[in-house]
Amino acid sequence: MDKARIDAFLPLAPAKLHILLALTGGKLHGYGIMQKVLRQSEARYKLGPGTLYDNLQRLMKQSLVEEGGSLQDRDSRRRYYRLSSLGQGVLSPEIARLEGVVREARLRRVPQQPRRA
Amino acid sequence: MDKARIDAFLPLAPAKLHILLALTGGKLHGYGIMQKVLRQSEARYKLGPGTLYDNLQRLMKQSLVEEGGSLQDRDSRRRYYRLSSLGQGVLSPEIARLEGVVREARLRRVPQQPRRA
DNA sequence: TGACAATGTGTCGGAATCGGATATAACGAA
DNA sequence: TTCGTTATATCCGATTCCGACACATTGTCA
Repeated sequence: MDKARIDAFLPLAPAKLHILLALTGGKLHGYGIMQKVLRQSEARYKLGPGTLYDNLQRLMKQSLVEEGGSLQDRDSRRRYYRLSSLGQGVLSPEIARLEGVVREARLRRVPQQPRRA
Repeated sequence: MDKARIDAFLPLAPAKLHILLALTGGKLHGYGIMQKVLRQSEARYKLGPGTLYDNLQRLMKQSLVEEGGSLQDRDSRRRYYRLSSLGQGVLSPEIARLEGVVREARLRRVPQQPRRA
């Protein structure tokens, strides 16, 4: 339970959050992450290639993400990434933090927006 | 319903989000905002003076925040700020967006963190 | 009184982050 | 073989963040 180590990463920059979240479903390659973030956020958060690959490098260096063997892939260009256990450990309190923000906003009666289809 | 106008501000940078959220409770001066953000986030988000005053200037320029008359204040140094209706209009979909992120994370079974006291 | 902590606004400059344009190449289908 | 999509990657300017510092006012208390 290395709380101090984890706390040093918080709060997560938005791009990092979305990348880690996309990877909770299993390993993905960069381009796949880009698409998944778009779908998961219902197109409300767009991740361009610059932000994506910059962040992947940093996330690797910080050991929040690991390279996941490509494993006989039909497309030789792809590089796969997966969430490390440290990444999991960081994502979790960050989500809790955001829940706090949302809860606070609701307490403050910030007008509800209808959910989109 | 100036959706396009509002969308141009989204997503909100984290510091802006917290400042606007702090102002939903009524007008506050800069230092008060700093303290309120700290309390509202249970010390998980810290806003330093650099970030604060930078953002206040930008938020004013963008008309998300307005100067709120100081109104016989015991302390002459204070400058008060309040949320504009545009600011309200921007905060609302941003909160909805974050709810989406949290919901997605829960779907993905990102481990629950116990709430702090 | 005089000192000192807390309050309060603000600037500065470097670091981190973001985001679009661009480059390059492999893949798939027509 | 040509074209659109998939895919990785870099570059670079713009934005955002953040702590250090400066400076003034207010409140407290010995």
